[in-house]
Amino acid sequence: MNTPDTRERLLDAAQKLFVEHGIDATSLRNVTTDAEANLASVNYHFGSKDELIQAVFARHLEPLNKERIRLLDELEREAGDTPLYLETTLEAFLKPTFEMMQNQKSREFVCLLGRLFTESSELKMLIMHQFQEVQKRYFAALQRTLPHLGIIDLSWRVHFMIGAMAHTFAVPEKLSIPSSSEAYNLTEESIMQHLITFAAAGLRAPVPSQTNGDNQK
Amino acid sequence: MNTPDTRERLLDAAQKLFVEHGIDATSLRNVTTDAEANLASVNYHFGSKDELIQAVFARHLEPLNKERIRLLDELEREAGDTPLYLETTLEAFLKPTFEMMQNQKSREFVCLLGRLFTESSELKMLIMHQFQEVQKRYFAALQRTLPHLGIIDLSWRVHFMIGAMAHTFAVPEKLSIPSSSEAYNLTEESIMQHLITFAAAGLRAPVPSQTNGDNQK
DNA sequence: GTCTATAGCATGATAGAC
DNA sequence: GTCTATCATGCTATAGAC
Repeated sequence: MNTPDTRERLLDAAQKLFVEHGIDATSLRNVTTDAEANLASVNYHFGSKDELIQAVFARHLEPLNKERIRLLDELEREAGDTPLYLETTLEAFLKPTFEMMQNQKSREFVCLLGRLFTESSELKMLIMHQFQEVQKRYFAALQRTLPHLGIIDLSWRVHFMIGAMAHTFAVPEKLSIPSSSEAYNLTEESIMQHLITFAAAGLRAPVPSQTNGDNQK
Repeated sequence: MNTPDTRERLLDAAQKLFVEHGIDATSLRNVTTDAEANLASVNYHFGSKDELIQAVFARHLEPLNKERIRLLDELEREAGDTPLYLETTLEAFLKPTFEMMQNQKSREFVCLLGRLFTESSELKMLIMHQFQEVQKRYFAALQRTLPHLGIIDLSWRVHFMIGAMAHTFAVPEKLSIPSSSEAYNLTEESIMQHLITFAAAGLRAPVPSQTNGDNQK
């Protein structure tokens, strides 16, 4: 059927408008108009704008993170006691999101997710705790794969990788490209491979001999 | 004197509140209250909220990009015809921003800048064209340093590096750190070195043998 | 569950005295 | 340049008919 539940239509409209204009700049009027629903429907179905926002995230975030955990479980079961191959770990982490980008609607969500990091801290905090397990598990896996890296080095490198990933999700246009109109439409799979190559090299980089005396306070 | 121009106080207040709560969520009332100025003063000094926003960016962005160009000019003059060393180029690009982070007020600006990428497209477009020259110059320098990389590979890798940088600027708390309270307060200089190590390795990574047939449409 | 109507408030902007 | 007062608009949320 081409007209899903009002509830679903509201979520779709909200997600689309959040990506287009930002969360704050999107009013309930915009949402209900776009969803061809009544102004009061948001409050009926979700209670408030805040709860609508959370519902938009909750809808896709839980399955996404479950899948990331599932893939890591599988890899670790296969590998037994040996540490995972770096690229394999990164692929398990990234693949679920890049697969979401195949579908238009969940692609919007990935974009929204990429922007979450720079949202107002109240919202960010609320959503971020859903990443706790994923973060803990993957960080531990990376520690086993890169045992020579101290926790500070690894933390920063993971931070940088998250940044590269979030930016790739959040910014669809490639600003860094000088000439404008060429065939830059790589497949998602190929973009993911580029990102894995970049991040794996960054994570594996040798630690510079002397990292200033400001670690270990 | 400890009370600068109203104009300056408005810019300071706006910048601070933009970082704290986001641009959209900050009202002119918030700004004028924080600046201990009159509600009408924003419209007197800037004409509108939009122009205030642009002024906040313009104040620091122009000197920042001028400095990036100046450093690159200097390096290229010294190097003559030989391509620059990768780490040196990255440092010239990053140093001006990391130096801004030493001072509290311009640190706020750097944070705002990191978030610019994920702002609503109208504002982004408006500010982004100020980066054109910096982008063009540094991209060309990187091409000379990494001649073996095709333009597509280099573009993506630069994209990832920009993401890592923006995330580092925009997200002060390090989310990726598992244990919470340790001495993670590295100096700006040291953080920059971590980022340079990561990005340089990512940029230098060997190109995987076969990058799927989807380039060259 | 859906709709209209509206309360209650905050917003950006401006007019006009000083 | 600074202030007060105010306008018109848009917002979230709710009450109550259907």
